[in-house]
Amino acid sequence: MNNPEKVSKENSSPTTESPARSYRIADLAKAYDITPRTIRFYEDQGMLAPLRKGRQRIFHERDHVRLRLILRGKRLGFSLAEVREIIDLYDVDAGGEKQLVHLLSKIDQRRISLEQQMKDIQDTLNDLKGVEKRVRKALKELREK
Amino acid sequence: MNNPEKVSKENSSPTTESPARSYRIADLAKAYDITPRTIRFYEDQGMLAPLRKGRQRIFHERDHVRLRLILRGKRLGFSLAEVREIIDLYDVDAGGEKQLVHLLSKIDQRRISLEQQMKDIQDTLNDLKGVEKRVRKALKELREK
DNA sequence: GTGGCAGTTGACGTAAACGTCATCAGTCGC
DNA sequence: GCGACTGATGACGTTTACGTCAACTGCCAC
Repeated sequence: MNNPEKVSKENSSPTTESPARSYRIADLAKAYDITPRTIRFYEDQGMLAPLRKGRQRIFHERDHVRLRLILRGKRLGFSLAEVREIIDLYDVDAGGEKQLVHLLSKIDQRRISLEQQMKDIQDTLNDLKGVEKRVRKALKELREK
Repeated sequence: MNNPEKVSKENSSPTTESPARSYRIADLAKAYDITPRTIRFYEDQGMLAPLRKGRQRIFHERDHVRLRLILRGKRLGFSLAEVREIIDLYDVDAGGEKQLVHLLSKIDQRRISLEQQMKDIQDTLNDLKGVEKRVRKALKELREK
């Protein structure tokens, strides 16, 4: 019985550029430096939906994509609920006209909030620049004496 | 007894451009749309240090500044611990040479993390742009039929 | 067939950032 | 002098985002 549904081992070989590679939970965990617990938690929250082989989860490329979106959202300081909202924005398919219009306004809100964040970052970077200047000056004076 | 230490009322008059205006907790709360509880909590965490008149807190301009820094940090998704770290960066005065050098590296770390966030935002904005395009296209097709 | 893993589920624990009382103190207008 | 506010101070509750067991399962090597 030559089973075509490989899950690990040979599949993790770097030479196999097979279509639809699959990954175990530990693979994802290592790849993104999070714990399996976290991944399961995200699934619980409906943010990931890996396939199953029996009870075991099998992940594919789309799970990677999702996970990267989630982690990016987290780096931006969004709650998981917000991250989910953002990810949901990507599912354009779900639409009658009313839905689509509503989606547009959601997108706009998100954009506005992101632009505010950009501004906050710029301001903070500017502040830091000023602080650094003062620090360097203090250092210089301290060394000259 | 004409008490010069006004705390509220006349002091909140828009005409008095007195030096060192003072504010009550509710003033701050309203100004930044947070609750008094939150302000007290921040004080508990050593992030604010208002003066006291008896038991009552009296806030001044520097508390405003602090609070704005805190809230900006929060908008950027930092934990209060991180916010405190950032704010502490601003206190250049506390330095022997070693401290100052260490401060510089802290500043640099912070800058790197902020730049990563910038990139994340750019990427997300780009994604949203793509999504919007698809939504508009879907809308158009839906209306033409 | 028996360790030894990797993984699963379920339950409980925890840190952060406040919210929500309950109780008490100070002050102001009348 | 007395409500009506505004504020202070605990103390406990709540939500989020996982961590940490404990008990079980499937599979693989020997």
